[in-house]
Amino acid sequence: MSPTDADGVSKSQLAYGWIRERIADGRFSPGYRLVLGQIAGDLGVSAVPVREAIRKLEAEGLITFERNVGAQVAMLNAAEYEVTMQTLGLVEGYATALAAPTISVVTLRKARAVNQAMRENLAHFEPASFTRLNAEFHTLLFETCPNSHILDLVHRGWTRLNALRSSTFSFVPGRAPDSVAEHDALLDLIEGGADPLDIELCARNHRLSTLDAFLAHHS
Amino acid sequence: MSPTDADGVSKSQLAYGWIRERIADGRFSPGYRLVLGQIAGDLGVSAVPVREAIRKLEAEGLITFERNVGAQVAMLNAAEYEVTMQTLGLVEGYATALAAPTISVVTLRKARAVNQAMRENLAHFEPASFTRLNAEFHTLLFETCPNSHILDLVHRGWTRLNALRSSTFSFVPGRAPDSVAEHDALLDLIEGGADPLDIELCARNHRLSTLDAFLAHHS
DNA sequence: GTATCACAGATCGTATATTATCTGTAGCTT
DNA sequence: AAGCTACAGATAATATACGATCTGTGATAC
Repeated sequence: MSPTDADGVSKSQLAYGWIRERIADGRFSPGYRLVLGQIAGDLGVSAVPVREAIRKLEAEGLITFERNVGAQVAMLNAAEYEVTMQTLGLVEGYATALAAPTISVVTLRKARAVNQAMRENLAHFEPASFTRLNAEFHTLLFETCPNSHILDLVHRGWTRLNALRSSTFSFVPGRAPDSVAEHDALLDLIEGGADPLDIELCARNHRLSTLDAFLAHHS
Repeated sequence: MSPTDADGVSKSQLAYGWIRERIADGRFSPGYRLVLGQIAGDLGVSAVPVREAIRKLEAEGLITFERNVGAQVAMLNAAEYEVTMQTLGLVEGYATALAAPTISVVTLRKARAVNQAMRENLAHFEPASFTRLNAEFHTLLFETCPNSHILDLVHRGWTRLNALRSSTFSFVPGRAPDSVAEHDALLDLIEGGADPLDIELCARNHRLSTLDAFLAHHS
């Protein structure tokens, strides 16, 4: 067989995407044990590319790996949730501030609409769609950030949170309305051409508030 | 041969450290082409672990990789230098602010001594020792940062800068004295128990000023 | 009954061999 | 002379094979 599939994607990348997808949608839930040979068999490739994919996922923090033992999908305990949220608050806040001056009117209007949808969701709260809208909202705000490194760090943080948080870390009762209100405040700052530092801190505190709510709820 | 050396280090890790060391000390300078088989031969191992090491270094941004072509030590052009410095300013500033409340009197005194040595170096400027002292100074300040993710990002930024900056990006004339003065200001803030945000912005701006000096010098 | 040891199965780690792809060069065509 | 094609060498990508290490189980000694 050829070392590439029809799309010119290497088998390492194929395996990487295959595993990542399964972690993201929950088919491989936190703690699930990834066995090299088994995955290789399911994918119809040998162990070497799978091994490489696992190493890459390890570097991203999506899986943990122990020598001569194997890999398993990482689990996000409270302490790791805290450092992840803190880090994401830092980079996301900065990314939002850097992107703010270049954000278009259309994007801003779209963000307002998304936040309005989140507000309407509050009446009959649906976690899944609320989470999806929330991701869409923030992505709109920081996606034009000109610093590719920071943007990459933001994406990694989001992936880690979305893929690995179990039901334990999902939602704190009563936090959602505050979150929606904070979104409006953030949009006002951006629209008003506020000081980048104010925008950064607003976006950062928005996430840190979610973290605080979680810590207060679980103590 | 056994799959581990005497210290229980896998050959992937061995190759990783071997290559990384050579990039760090300049034996493999930016643009140097890394040939799998050649490195494997020099190390006395097969190509598979070397390949893995290269992939890990790629994830860290120390080397670039092109499918079916190979790897070479990354080159830091002006644009990449800018985003790297900006990102490092962000995470290093935050790390310093988070570490500030837990910093010991001994460490603070040591940092003052290091900065004094830097000041004395200014008379007969020696780039190599100045750079070393500068790294020591900042490491003292952020090393107790409790957020491991952020600390890791700081280390990656430093590695990338130290390993990949060619002579082009080394020093801007006249910047060093300002840098030393800014160090004192930062120490004063930390010692005085200032607001963490002030410490963060002081440390961040310290690095951004170096970036600005570079950009102004090369325009 | 508990602890220790030996063994077998499972799984990872690496070496070797094979295949696919790229790059550059020489020769041919126009 | 310029551009295209075919080929050869180099190199990466993967498969396969083998060896090393871990984990759990069951037997044995106390």
